[in-house]
Amino acid sequence: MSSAGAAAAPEGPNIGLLLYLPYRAMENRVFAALAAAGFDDVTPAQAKVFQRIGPNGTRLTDLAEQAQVTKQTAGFLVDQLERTGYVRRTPDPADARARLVRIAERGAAAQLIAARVVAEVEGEWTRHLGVRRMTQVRDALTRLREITDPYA
Amino acid sequence: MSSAGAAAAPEGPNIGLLLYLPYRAMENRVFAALAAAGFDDVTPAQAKVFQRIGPNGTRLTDLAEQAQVTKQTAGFLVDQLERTGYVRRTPDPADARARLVRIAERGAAAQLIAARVVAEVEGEWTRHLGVRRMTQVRDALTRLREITDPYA
DNA sequence: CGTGAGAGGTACGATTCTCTGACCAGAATA
DNA sequence: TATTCTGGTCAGAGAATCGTACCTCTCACG
Repeated sequence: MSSAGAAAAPEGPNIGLLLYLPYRAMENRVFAALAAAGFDDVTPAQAKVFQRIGPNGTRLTDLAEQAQVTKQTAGFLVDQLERTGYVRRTPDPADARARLVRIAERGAAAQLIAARVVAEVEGEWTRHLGVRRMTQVRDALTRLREITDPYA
Repeated sequence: MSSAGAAAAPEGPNIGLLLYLPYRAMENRVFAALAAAGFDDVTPAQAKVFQRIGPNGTRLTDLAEQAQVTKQTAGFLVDQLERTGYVRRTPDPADARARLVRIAERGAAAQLIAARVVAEVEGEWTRHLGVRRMTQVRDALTRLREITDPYA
């Protein structure tokens, strides 16, 4: 292997694609399971925002930033999630201008299903790669987050 | 921690998110570089299709399938890529109904820029993780492709 | 205090992306 | 050759996203 500087050997497919494919596979599985469980009205766009809601609620602006969409888009999606009962908006006690988006009952139920499927798929991957390799991937990706996730 | 399918420990954040974050970071970098180099008229949706064009051209139907969009959507995006000079449609000698979508000069130029940035970012990641870890990730992801990419 | 700059959100309109349904032409097969 | 399948397009509708503009509330500072 040559030096790491900028002369990384471009062997094999694009690392971006290699990351994307399993990500997409996971997403597909989760959506399929959600739909099968009756949560068939969530869209990928909504999920992108929903996923970022913290346990104590998150402000719209923060959701927008983390999901990399505009405030308007985030607002649009939260509106839908609210109408379909997945989230709730509550006043932010710390700032009268702001409101906290929180996960509602239905949202929590969906989240549970999703978590189960994620664990299941992760199990499949672990069986395919072996525990050792799987752990390595998780560790490496966690570290990579330090330089790829501005909100880590 | 309760068992789940194969008793995978769900510690840390969702593996899906861990895959997604670096993927998105890479994508952002590539688009920024392309825009800076004058290729500011490519959209993410177009790229999703463009990326799947093989060296000898690829049929619309295949592009659609791999990008997981309908034929109509793929056609719509290829139309745009064609208008902006990134691709070309040529008759498929093997089937008079079909046409092969091929990368045109401008597309190849953009691809070159993209490849450079990918290598650059990969270099940064390697510096952060170390060569050993980076290799492990690449290997593991390549293997994972076997069970997550139906077109591998 | 009062005031101005900035932050959290919403409203409106325009694009872009995507899908469904209907359809046509060439290929494959009985 | 009649039937069916495959590659692809057309038309219309719905979803997602953005840019611009605007309102309200907060906070730092004089």
